[in-house]
Amino acid sequence: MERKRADIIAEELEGLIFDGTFDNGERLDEVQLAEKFSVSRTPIREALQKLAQSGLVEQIPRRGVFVRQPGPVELIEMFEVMAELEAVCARLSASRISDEALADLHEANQRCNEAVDAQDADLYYRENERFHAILYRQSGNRFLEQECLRLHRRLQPFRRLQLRLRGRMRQSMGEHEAIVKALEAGDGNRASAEIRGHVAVQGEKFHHLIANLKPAAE
Amino acid sequence: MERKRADIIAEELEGLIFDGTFDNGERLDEVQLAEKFSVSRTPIREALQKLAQSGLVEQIPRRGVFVRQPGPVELIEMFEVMAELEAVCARLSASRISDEALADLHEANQRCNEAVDAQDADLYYRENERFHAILYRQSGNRFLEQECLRLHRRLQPFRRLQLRLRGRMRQSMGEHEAIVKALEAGDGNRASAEIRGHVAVQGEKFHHLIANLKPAAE
DNA sequence: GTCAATATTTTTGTATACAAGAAAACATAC
DNA sequence: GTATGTTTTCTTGTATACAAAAATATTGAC
Repeated sequence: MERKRADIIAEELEGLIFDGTFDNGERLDEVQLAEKFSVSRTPIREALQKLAQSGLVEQIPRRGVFVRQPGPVELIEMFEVMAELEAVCARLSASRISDEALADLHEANQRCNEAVDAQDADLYYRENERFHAILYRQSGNRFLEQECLRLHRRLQPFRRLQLRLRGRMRQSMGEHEAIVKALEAGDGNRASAEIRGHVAVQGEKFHHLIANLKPAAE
Repeated sequence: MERKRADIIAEELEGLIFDGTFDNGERLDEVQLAEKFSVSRTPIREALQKLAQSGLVEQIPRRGVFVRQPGPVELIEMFEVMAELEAVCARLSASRISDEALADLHEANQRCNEAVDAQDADLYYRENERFHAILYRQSGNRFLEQECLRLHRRLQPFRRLQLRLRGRMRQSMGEHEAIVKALEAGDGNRASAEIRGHVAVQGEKFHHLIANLKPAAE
């Protein structure tokens, strides 16, 4: 499955927006980017449209595209929606989840623990993602799964930032355990509540993080 | 806010896919479409990419784009997610909803009733949409609101089809009433449950509809 | 010097031209 | 007749060229 340049560029640009290379509100110049990537404007435009669709940039007709970093309010909102979607996953999972999936969840958690011990943020991050992905899949609703993955992906950089907080990884682990326990007990409502808290707290933490750390804001 | 041709074409194509002009799995030929719309391939490609992003067509690299009508299973799944999202809206609304918004909901319902009496499906449809839009807005979460509107829009043609069922409009009205009552009582859980049923039933009805009626599709 | 109107430049949107990969057609071997 | 390998055609992806709109600069009036 060969991908086209435009797709690769879209990913690259996504990364550049996430890591803050492009400031909020900054205009992305097509010809500049074309030079930068040594391609013509065509694949650049394709990539930009893709980013516009996923909400990372705003495209104003005949004016250009501008990076659009979500503000604190929107971030909280997004985490809230993420929390609710995952809560739905948990509730749906509770009755249908397989023993195998439960074992996978345990395993992911196990590796998360090891990552915390080893201070390996990358590993933690990967296994945490796996944990959540399993949950999405176990909802039994493929469409829901897709939507969850989409939003999860979008929140990725912010979650990552937030994980740097002292002790957050350890705390997060405990929450995971509680979720799995509830699922094992087949208690959808409890699992749902646990995960809602688990995700929503991330938004709040992030909020505090930037509130304290960011005197200069837009 | 002048729009570009590509956006207009995207909308047109969307309509053509919805109304079944293009069969499922059919390949959309760029040059054919370019001729049909009397433009070059460039805006056509833009439009197709947009459709691909919203899931109406599947784009296979170097092969082309193919219309991708959701099957019965996926439709049910989508309605289930819609139901859950709206349930979240209702729950969040319950505590924060304004009297004004409640009045608007009543008004929309009133007009829905009139539409049912007048057998005016279009009017019913419009007011029904307004009812749901108010709910989304009253969640107080703009991101959630956007996501709801997006999915609502995507399900639009199927909902419409389903409304043709005998007595469904009338029944739907009653469900709306129950939702508003729960909101007035500030009972988020009840409102949530009511609307979850209200939306989810649409998916099921649709399922039955096509299951019984499907030998000849339109 | 400020403001407004016009001219210039820049930038987006669209058309066309070209390149490369995939599908189809054809030919040859068995 | 079928299967395989080659050639041709067709289609997508990218580059370039052009058109139109917006931004910027320039000129002139006051």
